[in-house]
Amino acid sequence: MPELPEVEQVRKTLSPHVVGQTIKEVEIRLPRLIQYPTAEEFAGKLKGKTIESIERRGKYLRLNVGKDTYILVHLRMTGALLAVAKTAPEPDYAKIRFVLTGPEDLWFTDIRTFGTLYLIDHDDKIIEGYATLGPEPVGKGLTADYLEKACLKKTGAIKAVILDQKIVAGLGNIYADEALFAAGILPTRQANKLTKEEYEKLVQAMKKVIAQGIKNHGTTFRNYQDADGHKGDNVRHLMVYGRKAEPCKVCGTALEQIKVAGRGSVYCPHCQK
DNA sequence: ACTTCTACCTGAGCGC
DNA sequence: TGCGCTCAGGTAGAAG
Repeated sequence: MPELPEVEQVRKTLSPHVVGQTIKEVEIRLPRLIQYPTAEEFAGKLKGKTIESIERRGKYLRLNVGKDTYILVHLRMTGALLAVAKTAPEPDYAKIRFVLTGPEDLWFTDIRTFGTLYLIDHDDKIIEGYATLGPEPVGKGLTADYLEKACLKKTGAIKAVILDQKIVAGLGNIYADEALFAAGILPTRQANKLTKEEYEKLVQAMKKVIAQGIKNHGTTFRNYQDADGHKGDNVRHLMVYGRKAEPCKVCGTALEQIKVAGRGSVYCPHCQK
């Protein structure tokens, strides 16, 4: 499931294949994935446009195709962007094909078809989820003071807060569980009742697990692959996610799984307080 | 204005 | 072998 490190890895691996390429045609096999404008307009307006650069913000990819014109892509759970040689067989679960001028085409594939694509032209449409993103975890915006203020009125679980993209951009279930373990904080703790020291620890932990995920080319748990079709290495560094009932790598206690904020959450009952 | 729940989907893994 | 069930989870939007 692509979270920030996986999306960043896609950005890095995709860029050399498609930046500078011009879109000759867009073939849309599942129109509902195009959230804005209509599938016809999306394909029509992109014809002849050149992909100038790719940026990432939170879990969104932004493919710039002109001044203030860009394709916004959210991979959700199983979406992928792949650069594939025109001579090679088409990828599994192919949903959208961007026919490029070069020897490869850009494919959007998706097993569960939750992915979303938009074509934004001079702010003609505000994408709420994109416009309201909080600070990047690896960056100056995320500080202990900031997190403490954001939690001031939050009486729900701390895990729900760090999963909220408006508060911090890019964490999903895997990195949220990993950050809470690294900080020694239970996912169920009431968000506004952490100590100053715990906000500090949690901020440092979020930065650490995200940076480590990026360094290891992302975490492949089930389906995630980068633009070259490669899986991420970070799964072997996971301390808790996907390790229910296995021994804690620090203290040996059996890890437990509960539901917090509607998500499966694995934690160490000994290391996390 | 907050929190929690549900819908959206398909494939993997399980018990029978 | 194959059926039916549960689970996986990011986000929008509904419900509480």
